[in-house]
Amino acid sequence: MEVEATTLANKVCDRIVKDIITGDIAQGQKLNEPELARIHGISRGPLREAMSRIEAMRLITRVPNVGARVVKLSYGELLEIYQIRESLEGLAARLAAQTMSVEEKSELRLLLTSHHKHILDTQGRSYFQQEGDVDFHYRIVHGSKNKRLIDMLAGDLYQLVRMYRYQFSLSSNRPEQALKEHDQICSAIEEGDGELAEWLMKRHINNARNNIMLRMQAQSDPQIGETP
Amino acid sequence: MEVEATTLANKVCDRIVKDIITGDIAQGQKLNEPELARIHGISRGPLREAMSRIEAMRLITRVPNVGARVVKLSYGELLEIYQIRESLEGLAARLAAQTMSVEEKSELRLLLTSHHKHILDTQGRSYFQQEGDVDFHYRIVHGSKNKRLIDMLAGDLYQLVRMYRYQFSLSSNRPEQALKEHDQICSAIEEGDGELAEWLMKRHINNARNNIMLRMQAQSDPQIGETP
DNA sequence: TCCATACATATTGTCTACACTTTTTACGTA
DNA sequence: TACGTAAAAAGTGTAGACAATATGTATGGA
Repeated sequence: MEVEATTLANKVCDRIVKDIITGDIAQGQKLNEPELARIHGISRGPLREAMSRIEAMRLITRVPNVGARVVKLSYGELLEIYQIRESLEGLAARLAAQTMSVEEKSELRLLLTSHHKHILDTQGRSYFQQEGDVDFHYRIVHGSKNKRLIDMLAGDLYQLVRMYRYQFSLSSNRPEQALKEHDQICSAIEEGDGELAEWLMKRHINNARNNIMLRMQAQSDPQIGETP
Repeated sequence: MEVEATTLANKVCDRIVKDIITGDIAQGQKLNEPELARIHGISRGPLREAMSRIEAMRLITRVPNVGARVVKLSYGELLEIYQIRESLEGLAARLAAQTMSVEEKSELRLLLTSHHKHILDTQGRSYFQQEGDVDFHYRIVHGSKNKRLIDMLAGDLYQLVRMYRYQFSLSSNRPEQALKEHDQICSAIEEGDGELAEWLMKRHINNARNNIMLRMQAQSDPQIGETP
């Protein structure tokens, strides 16, 4: 068994990203280098490399000679992200329909049946639907075979989506409906109908966005920003 | 006049990115840290921070304990990039049509007339059309007001596009046609017709892609990769 | 009381030195 | 000659110290 070679900077980068996504490091919080280095048991050199990467994925913002802060999530930015996802994942679905292998397609279908089973088991109040949703989208994105598209969607953008899900508790409250839409998309992909798959995926993400908007407006004033 | 505060890592990052884009640092070339540090007159600390960021924008790839190499451009990846641009810039055009201010729209129109003049002056063999094209797209992207979209398109992705343009000499050989398409897009934006603007932009980028494909196939075997 | 200035502290930016890994070179053996 | 092994060199990863900048605090004057 080969132990994957890596660096302290890599490991600490992953850990900090995780902490930011889960909210263990709060929005807008200042990142103190000596403190962070001490916490993770490394020196400031590799830590700063890690921070450079985290900055590049736009989870923190840095001001020269001042320091780094975790970004603040906002309602507006969430909508921006969904606009982009609609566009890019639509593309991914079209490409997936054209290029996914038979094996990949049948695995996708299997994934859906397991989701269906899970929803029945949990009577619809499926917490895991959230991760299942990620799974489904993740597979389609990879099925597109477009490396750069995969990097963009499965990389930085999904980290952000996960961050919002964690910190705004955005798990789906309509698992049956989402599953039905997934099923339609899967069928289109199985039939190699790229155009339809794209259209369905866009509508699916648009529905999800509208759903989120409604729920956020319901919370009279969403718990966003305003941490001075 | 305020001198923008910055760090050595930032400055050197920009310089190295530029060198990679122009080809002064060749595709696939190994980056030697002590040598690079000496060239730019800094120590390895800030240099490595710069490299972390350049890695994040996927202009170099790094292997732990081995080193960093400049990525290799490929025909396939160029097509991937154009697929993504078609999707995202289509979105940008739609948003721009909906949100650009009157001033922005008239500036966009002014830009086009100056391009038109320039093409007439240079009898169509417009070298600068290339940069003008970038300008036009750049403005629309910014007109979308979607910050993340702007970051994605005007940031890493355009660096890549510029790299291909430099190293494959991909300046447009159809400036009049491109200008006409720009004009159509501009009109749609002026009228606030987002759907049409999106459709036109997608076709425009698709045309550009087809044009590039033809020219690359013309070069019996494109001067791509194969630098061992 | 309020503001401005100067000092003290904390934090970031950078450099140098050292440890560890990989690659290259030299050598000996089949 | 070809191959494998071991030493040497080069290169990357990390730590700690120093320099430069920003922030906070205290003091003095209006």
